[in-house]
Amino acid sequence: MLPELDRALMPQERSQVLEEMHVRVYRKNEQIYKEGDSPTNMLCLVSGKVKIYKDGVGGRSQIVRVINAVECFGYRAAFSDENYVTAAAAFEQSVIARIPMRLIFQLIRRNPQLACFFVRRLAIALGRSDARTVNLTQKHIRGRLAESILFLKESYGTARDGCTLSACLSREDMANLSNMTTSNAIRTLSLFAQEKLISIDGRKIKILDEAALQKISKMG
Amino acid sequence: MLPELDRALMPQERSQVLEEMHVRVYRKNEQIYKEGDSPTNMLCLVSGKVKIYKDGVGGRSQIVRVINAVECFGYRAAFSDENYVTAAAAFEQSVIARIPMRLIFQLIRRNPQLACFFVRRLAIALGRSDARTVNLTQKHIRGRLAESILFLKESYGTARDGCTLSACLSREDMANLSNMTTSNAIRTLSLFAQEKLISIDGRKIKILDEAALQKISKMG
DNA sequence: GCAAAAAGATGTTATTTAACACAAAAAAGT
DNA sequence: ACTTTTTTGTGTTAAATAACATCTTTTTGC
Repeated sequence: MLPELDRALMPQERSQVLEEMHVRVYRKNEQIYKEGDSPTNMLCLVSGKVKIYKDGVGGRSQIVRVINAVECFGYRAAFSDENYVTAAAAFEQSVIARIPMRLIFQLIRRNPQLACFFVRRLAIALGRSDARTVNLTQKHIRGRLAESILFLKESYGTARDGCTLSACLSREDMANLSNMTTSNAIRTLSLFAQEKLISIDGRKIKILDEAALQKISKMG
Repeated sequence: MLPELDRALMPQERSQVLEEMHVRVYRKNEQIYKEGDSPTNMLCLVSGKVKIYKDGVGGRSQIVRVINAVECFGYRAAFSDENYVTAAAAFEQSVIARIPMRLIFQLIRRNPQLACFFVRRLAIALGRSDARTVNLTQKHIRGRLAESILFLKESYGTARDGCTLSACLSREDMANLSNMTTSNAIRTLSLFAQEKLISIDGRKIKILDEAALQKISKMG
């Protein structure tokens, strides 16, 4: 059920986790936690898609990370002994398991493999976050949007055709992922479609010329 | 010598670390590692000040993190099994110890406390990185620069007077910390000085009105 | 101590992007 | 089915910031 985490657990630990775990379905757009909440549970996305975001200046929101099944999230704040500094919400209907952080702390103290699991996850997330900081600050609108499209392909994959993104975000979410206004996300997506880099059917985005998108993303 | 790390080590482990540790002095502005290097050693800043940065589009560089003594760094990439995606350089003359990651990996497998040390450090860094992403993307120039000044105070502290920053960065570094051009960093610092928020003496920055800076930083 | 190089300062222009306004289309609720 | 609300699309204007040019000051290397 949680393959990656599972591998780090002893059979007895696993049953402890299963015993204390609670599963719940979240509706599309439903908030999972918000800034300031106390991180008493670690979350594990069993199915669906989730965004981690931060509300910034003037109601503008920035998506800092996206979660794909099956992946754990919502544990960072607990490990640094803070309340959440981000919020999480479901892009689409999602099934989420909650495991008390209390239990995680207890297990981690005895099981270095489990600790290493978190070290690795955090190290990967930090590397991505740093890369993201630079991409969002230094690239121009077209570069940022191109990157977001490629990012969604990498994070959530595509339909069987290999080029239609599995993730169907609103224009607003596309904007919040790419650090731009909704108007500019709409406009630039239209431009990309005009230039035959992508095709758009409502929220469905199909990548037509990945090489060109990559070039735009790289150049800024 | 490395108090935070030390606490997590058994006496025997400590002597192992000391045995395999090498210390070296870096000159001001000297590069410690660069993007693409293999992270074979963890680094520990014994004294001095270090910046972690990323080279972005068109030669522009972004400082993503700063290191103060005594603090470990340069281990993230090793934990996520990548080469460095950032570079590190000394703001000023710095004494740095290197400890083979091979040894760290070995110790961590047996010592959950050491693993927890890294979990905590990474969790803190990730939270800051996410916050930084939003601050750098959503705030205006004045907000970003005000924040950087406060960030330097928090990271490196002040002289005995309580308001002159210990860190003396070039205008270019101030710009790279604040995501703006050098010209704009210079200009905005002058404006802040004119407004009596700070006073400037070469690279020495003295905070005169912290409350106002905080307000500017918050408002964007 | 002097030449060369680097860093700092300041004004001007051009570009990028946000903000705003409004219309059309789609989705949701009743 | 019909109203209301939300989302999407497009054009216009205003604001923020980068780019550039030039000059001064400071630092560095010899």
